[in-house]
Amino acid sequence: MSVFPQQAEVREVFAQHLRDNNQRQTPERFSILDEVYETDGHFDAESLLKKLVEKGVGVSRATVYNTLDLLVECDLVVRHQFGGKHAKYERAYAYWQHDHLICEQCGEVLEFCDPRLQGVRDMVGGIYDFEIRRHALTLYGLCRRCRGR
Amino acid sequence: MSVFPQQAEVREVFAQHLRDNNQRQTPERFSILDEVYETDGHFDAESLLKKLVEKGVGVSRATVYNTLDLLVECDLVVRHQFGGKHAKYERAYAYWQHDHLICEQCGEVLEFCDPRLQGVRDMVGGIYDFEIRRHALTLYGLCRRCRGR
DNA sequence: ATAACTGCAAAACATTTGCATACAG
DNA sequence: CTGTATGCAAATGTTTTGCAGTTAT
Repeated sequence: MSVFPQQAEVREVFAQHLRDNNQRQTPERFSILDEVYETDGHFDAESLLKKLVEKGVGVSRATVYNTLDLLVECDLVVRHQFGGKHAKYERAYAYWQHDHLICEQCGEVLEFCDPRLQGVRDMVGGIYDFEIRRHALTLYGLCRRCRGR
Repeated sequence: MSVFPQQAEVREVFAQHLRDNNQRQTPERFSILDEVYETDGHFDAESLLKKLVEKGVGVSRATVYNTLDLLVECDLVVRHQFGGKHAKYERAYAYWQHDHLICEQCGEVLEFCDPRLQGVRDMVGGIYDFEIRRHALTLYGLCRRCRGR
């Protein structure tokens, strides 16, 4: 019965979203939410399923994918499509908006935040008359170690 | 026998890359290169294959994927992993470095360029001691038309 | 010659779907 | 009760792979 800071808050956000869309509050969905919020950093659907199964929480792959979609809808989770073929997810509530820096050699992922991005969003949105809702910036390069060898 | 501006230049870049890596200059590879450079905007592997087959150029799916990888390696093509599950490609030689603005409702894709990105690359690369080689910025939002309804 | 490339079809992979059963509201 | 959600396994769609035959160098 593990708990994390803000568990109640996050559960309430999810519950509200489900109520708003006439969807059920099932135990599976909350188990998945909890597991996501106990996870630091990026994860993929398969490893999330694996951890749940190992803990003895009976959920199926279909339910994991379905629930991740719901969590993305209500902004409790963000989905990233870095380079590979499978999506990565990350919890998003009360977590700073950030971008990513990836080493193409060793795969290390770092996070950063640059205020100029807000300026870019505002300006580009203004020019093309778009209402910008989110963005994804990923910088690819070589870290110090990999550059060494 | 269609030709596009810079065909000779682009073919030579590819030929050089193949020579450098002891790889063969096959007619299939150059047919694919030509087709890529006759295509404006984004495309995926399957539609490229379809166009080649329709033109009577005998290439297989495997060869299309293999060749696209080679073209990405020598920077003649960039691969994008927007939202969906399949990769999009785009020719890159003598084409401005740009980023993308996508309407989440209708899927429209616009291109833009903001010089501040260079500042972000330089600063973040400096702070984390990374040699930044490329970046991908995508802004998601609602275009004027979709916002209207 | 001979190592690399091609085409084909099968395999692999993440993700989605169909359907019978279970359960939240 | 009743419509949704679940679990399972089969289906999907994209990309990769193995192999026998072909070809550039």
